[in-house]
Amino acid sequence: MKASNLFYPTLREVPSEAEIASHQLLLRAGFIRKTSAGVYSYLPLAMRVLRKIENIVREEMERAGGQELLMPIIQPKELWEKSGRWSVYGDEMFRLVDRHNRGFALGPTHEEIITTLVDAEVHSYRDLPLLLYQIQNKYRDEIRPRFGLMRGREFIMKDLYSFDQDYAGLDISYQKMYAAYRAIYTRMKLNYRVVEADSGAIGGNESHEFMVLADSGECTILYCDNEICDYAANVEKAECPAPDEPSSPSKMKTVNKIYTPGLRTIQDLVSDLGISAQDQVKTLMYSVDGEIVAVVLRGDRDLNEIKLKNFLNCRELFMADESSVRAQCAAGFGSLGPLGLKAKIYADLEVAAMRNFSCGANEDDYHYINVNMGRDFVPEAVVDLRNAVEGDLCPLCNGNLQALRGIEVGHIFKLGTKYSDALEAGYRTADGEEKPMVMGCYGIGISRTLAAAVEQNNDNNGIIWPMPIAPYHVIIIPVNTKKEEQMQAAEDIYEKLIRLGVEVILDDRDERAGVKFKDADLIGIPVKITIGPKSLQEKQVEVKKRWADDTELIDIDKVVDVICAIIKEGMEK
RNA sequence: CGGGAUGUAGCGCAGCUUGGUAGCGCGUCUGGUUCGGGACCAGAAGGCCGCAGGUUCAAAUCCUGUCAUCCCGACCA
Repeated sequence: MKASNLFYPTLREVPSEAEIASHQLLLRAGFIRKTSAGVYSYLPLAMRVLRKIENIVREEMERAGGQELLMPIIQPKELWEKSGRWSVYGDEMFRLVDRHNRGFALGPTHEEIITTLVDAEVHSYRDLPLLLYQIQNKYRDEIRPRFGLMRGREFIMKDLYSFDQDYAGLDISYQKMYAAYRAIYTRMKLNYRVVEADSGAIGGNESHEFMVLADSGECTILYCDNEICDYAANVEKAECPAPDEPSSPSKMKTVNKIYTPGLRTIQDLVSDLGISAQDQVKTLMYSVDGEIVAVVLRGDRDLNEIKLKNFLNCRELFMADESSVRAQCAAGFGSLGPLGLKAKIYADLEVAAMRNFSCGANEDDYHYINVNMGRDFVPEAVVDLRNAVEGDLCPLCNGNLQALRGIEVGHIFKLGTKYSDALEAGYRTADGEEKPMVMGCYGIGISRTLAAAVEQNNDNNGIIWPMPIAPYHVIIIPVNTKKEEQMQAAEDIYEKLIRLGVEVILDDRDERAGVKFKDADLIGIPVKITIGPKSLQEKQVEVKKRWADDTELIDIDKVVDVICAIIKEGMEK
């Protein structure tokens, strides 16, 4: 491709709307343009990267036994009513009506469609397992689109669905996908981690997320620092083992009510009374399917709402507002405590191990000190409810947890029979029995992966594409296009590389060298060949790898071999 | 949806406090000189000051509403 013909409108300045590196660079380097919040056009360079990511994904899906198909984006309302998700999915679904006033949704995901399709066509155990996938736009009316391609309302996703006879079969399909996902991110040369994840509302009992590591990532990952332990989990999932009982179980002191005017927060008690947060208990009131319940945690901990929701197995859960709290006990937010509460109390494991702690007295401007669980109040249940934090004990070994930030680029779930039950997708077993298919679903955010790759591979000058997903492998820059011998040498190398199947840009624009160097760095082409007057006299050209500091002088008749070797090396390992 | 911020030329911004002919840099176009890390000179084009009301002799500027975008929170590929 000649740069003079390539549509890549680069920007010298950082667009004011972009905050993080990948968003800024993709805009500046002419890869994407915004149409509206969370909706983007992909320009030619981005398209090439997307195709490369997709092809790696395709190869690994096919290798694992997947077959590609393409399902509709426009999906009828009835299908979603049947699965029960028309109402559950809520505002996140783009909805529309046709001229006959029939309801539709723009597909946020495809469980309904694929399950219906497979149910209609697959009837026998002989046809299972079946692994079907597609690569397609998805539509989710996100509460908050963010960071360019990172969280769009329209985005490209690969989704594969597995259908098996039983859970043993699902385990095999799941393992295949797990391995395929590892292969995909390894091939793309991204620094990633697999973590245990919560399967959430989608159902099922096992789930893993694939996280590309980046400081700007929206997810917190906790992993064990013990080398022989491979525990890693999303913060929402990470378990907090029960702490040891206090070594001297005696010494429960007498409860004492103290006057604490104006002290409302954990921090207030720390600074005014010198009671450390670890010696306080905080009480949070939640509305759970309409019922008010209390949750108690150590003062310095954060509640993990997902753990609470999973434990209570409820449909709806949100923090109670102050008026409904006051209806429960004669106090507001700053003075809540577990003593004498009518509401059910759920205590975090850690609270059981605390002695003589402080908490609100359920009376405005009063707190209790020397409170002990069991003696002074009895919770409905004692369970793991808090967010794990860095430094916590590993749930599997005696290591400690470390924290990292990550971008979720893939997520795999065991669905079980949630959708095959709802949509009545069954098959006949060898014994003639009718059974529901056991399903799994496996997603990869293709467009998000592109952004994550940039987030992880850039410097002050621009993007540094990993070779396997670079839009082009090589860019040739004749320093001065008006000098015939430079252009001749450039064209010559260009032709040779093209004949060898190398993806190469020849920057034939009549621009100053500096402009071309800046653009080449910005768009992140892995290898740059510079053809200048001095080296050309010696029958040499300069070769520079985008990620390296040094420039090599290469004999002009060897340059093609050198380039091919660099590309080969970049594709492997 | 709650909190915060911003909308002025393709991009980045100033002007708004104290109302009075809309500016700067980059980019674009023309001509010339340059030519190894975002050149220089000369000239030119380009604006419903987000939109709608209001106040005023007069509004980019003051007031009200509205829309859009971005950031922080409940989420997720």
